[in-house]
Amino acid sequence: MDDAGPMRRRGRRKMQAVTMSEVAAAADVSASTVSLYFRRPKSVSPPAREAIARAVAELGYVPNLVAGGLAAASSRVVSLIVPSVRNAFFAETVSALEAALAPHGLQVLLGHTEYDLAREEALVRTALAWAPAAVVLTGLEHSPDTRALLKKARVPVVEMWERGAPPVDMGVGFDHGAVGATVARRLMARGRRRLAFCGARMQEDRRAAQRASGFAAAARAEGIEAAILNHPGPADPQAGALLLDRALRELPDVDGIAASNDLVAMGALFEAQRRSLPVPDRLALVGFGDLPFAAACVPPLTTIRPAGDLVGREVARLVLARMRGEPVLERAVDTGFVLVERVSG
Amino acid sequence: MDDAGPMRRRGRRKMQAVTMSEVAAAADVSASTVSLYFRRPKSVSPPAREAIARAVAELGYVPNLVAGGLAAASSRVVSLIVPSVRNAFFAETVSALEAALAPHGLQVLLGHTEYDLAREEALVRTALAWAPAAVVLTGLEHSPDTRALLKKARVPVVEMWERGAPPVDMGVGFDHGAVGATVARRLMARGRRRLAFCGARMQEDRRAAQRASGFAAAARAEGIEAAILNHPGPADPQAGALLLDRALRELPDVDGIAASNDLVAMGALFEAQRRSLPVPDRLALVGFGDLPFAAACVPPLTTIRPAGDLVGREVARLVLARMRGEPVLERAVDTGFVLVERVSG
DNA sequence: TCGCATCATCACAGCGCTACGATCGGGGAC
DNA sequence: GTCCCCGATCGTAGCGCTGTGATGATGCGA
Repeated sequence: MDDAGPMRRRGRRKMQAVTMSEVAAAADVSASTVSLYFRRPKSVSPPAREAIARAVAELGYVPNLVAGGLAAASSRVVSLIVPSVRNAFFAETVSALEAALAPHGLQVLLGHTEYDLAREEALVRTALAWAPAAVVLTGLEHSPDTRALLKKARVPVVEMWERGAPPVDMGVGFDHGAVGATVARRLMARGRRRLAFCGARMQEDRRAAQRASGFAAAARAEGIEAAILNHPGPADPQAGALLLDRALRELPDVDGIAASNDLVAMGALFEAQRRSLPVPDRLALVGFGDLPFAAACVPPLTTIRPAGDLVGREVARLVLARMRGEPVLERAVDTGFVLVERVSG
Repeated sequence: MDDAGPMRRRGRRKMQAVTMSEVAAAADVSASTVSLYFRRPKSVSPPAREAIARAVAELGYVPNLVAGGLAAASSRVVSLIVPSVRNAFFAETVSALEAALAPHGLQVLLGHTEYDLAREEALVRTALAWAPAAVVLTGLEHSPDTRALLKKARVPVVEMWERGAPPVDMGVGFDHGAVGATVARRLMARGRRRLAFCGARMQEDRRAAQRASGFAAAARAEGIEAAILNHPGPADPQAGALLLDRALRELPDVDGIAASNDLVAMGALFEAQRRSLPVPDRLALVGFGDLPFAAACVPPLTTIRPAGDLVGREVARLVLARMRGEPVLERAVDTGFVLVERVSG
């Protein structure tokens, strides 16, 4: 019998080839020093630093962030939850946030709610299971359980793209009601009196609904009763064409239209063109988003630019400040928006 | 002296309130059984299952995926690396992939290369530090170190959105050269003989360059020397306007144009409109992408639909098959593309 | 010369979970 | 009645790293 020892080595899959202690051995220092080298390089003496750097390069060592996250009780991940990245606004924010976080060694864990609060709750639950450095979500409306989950977890939370109600923790966004009001006043200032707001999927997209209410309220302030039209399907040019058709039937002399989105505005613009309604003379049209094609349209689209990338950068700033332990005084940052005055309205 | 024990408890931050062993205690089973309950519920007897479910609900237990990932030597994360989600094609793929993966408890860790191979390498390095269930990246071109890193790590790798060279592991995409050829043949079949390909950022966007070469090759096969024009800036409508201007100056009788992207095509379309060049009679125009506005343009844009969501779903299928240990025979899946015949070209 | 900071380095006990292998009963098969 | 197999359950040793406190080594003023 060659029963070599008292206990057989238990079979266990190894995670990786090179570990920190192997690097330590190669560099002739302890594992703690290697760990320190990665976390606070300045606390390691230059000779040791050099030896470790050499060993890392030679062995091709890649630190295991999963183990690190477990030991440190917090992982270098920021969980980002948006309705959908197919929406250009959120794509811009995701991109800007990732770009701002990457230099600090933070990764983005992405989830899509598709405007479903139950799905959001499930996403928050799994997000928290990663012990993330921060959780970033869209909007201020969440299920009660989601709020409870977020409050219980002692993690920085940023709610973005909306402003109004107090955030769970921090907020970055702008006032969608003010956007609607700005558009209404723009149209009225140009002499429009028969106003309509054409939105898509407003039963789900609460921010679009806020723009609609802000629009109607500003109109009412000048004694105008604006129509609000909603298309239940996706916010695309087809919806815009359909909505213009409806607007023209319900309000034949409509002369000013706000669209919930540039794609919708574009659809309305083309539909007007097909019907030979001159834009902006007969019908003024204002969009939302300032998407890449807005300036190129004929006529160029007047629209609202929401600074989606600024939202991403501000979120990153707050998250990083919190991680560094700096006090964050501003509970809610207003990123504002700009009325881009072009020709259509 | 109330030195209670021989060794003081070392100060250490706890990661979470409720752990698996607390659930086990509450359900009156061992921690192993609770773990089994989450991983293979059917292997746990119904009474135990019920007791555990109750304890989980009562305590509000959320499993710690970081600890799980460390113990299992693999985390339930798929690392996804794309040039940019601001690009609608990739946004669609990211969205479809996330949707297909989420029901299986897999999260998406997102990174943007911005078309930079060095940045891609850094992203792959951090991605691997998460011991991901799979790594998904864009295109077949990578730095030698990136390829080495991916090969050494025993992880499923999927390269997407391109087809041609053999993939590191698995591939999902379509032939961009064939796209270019299809567009060229379409234009020639409609009697066009003066052809140009208008692309943007082709020094970086290798797939756009492949479409251009395929276009030129198919034209040459019929004795036509197509012009290839490149705009170094981003692929937006402004680039399209600029490129049409250049095309008209370099090739005054140009009658057929392929654009590297629907946004570029749209810019060219509007520019043609401004110059009163009838589309498609004087100038036929074909885009790429079938973005939401393509059908709404006036005239509706003939374009290529690349099935970005199918790419995402197929990637998910391969990743899941690999994780289940099923043999994946197809090294490279062709998702194809469709010529959407509308009016512009 | 001694005492006391200061700095670099180290040892080690976990972080919470999974996977292996062992244990324990309760049926069939013979 | 005995044996064996199989399903359910459990005990335990890590997974690779970090953070704390301890240990030397060094410098400096008194």
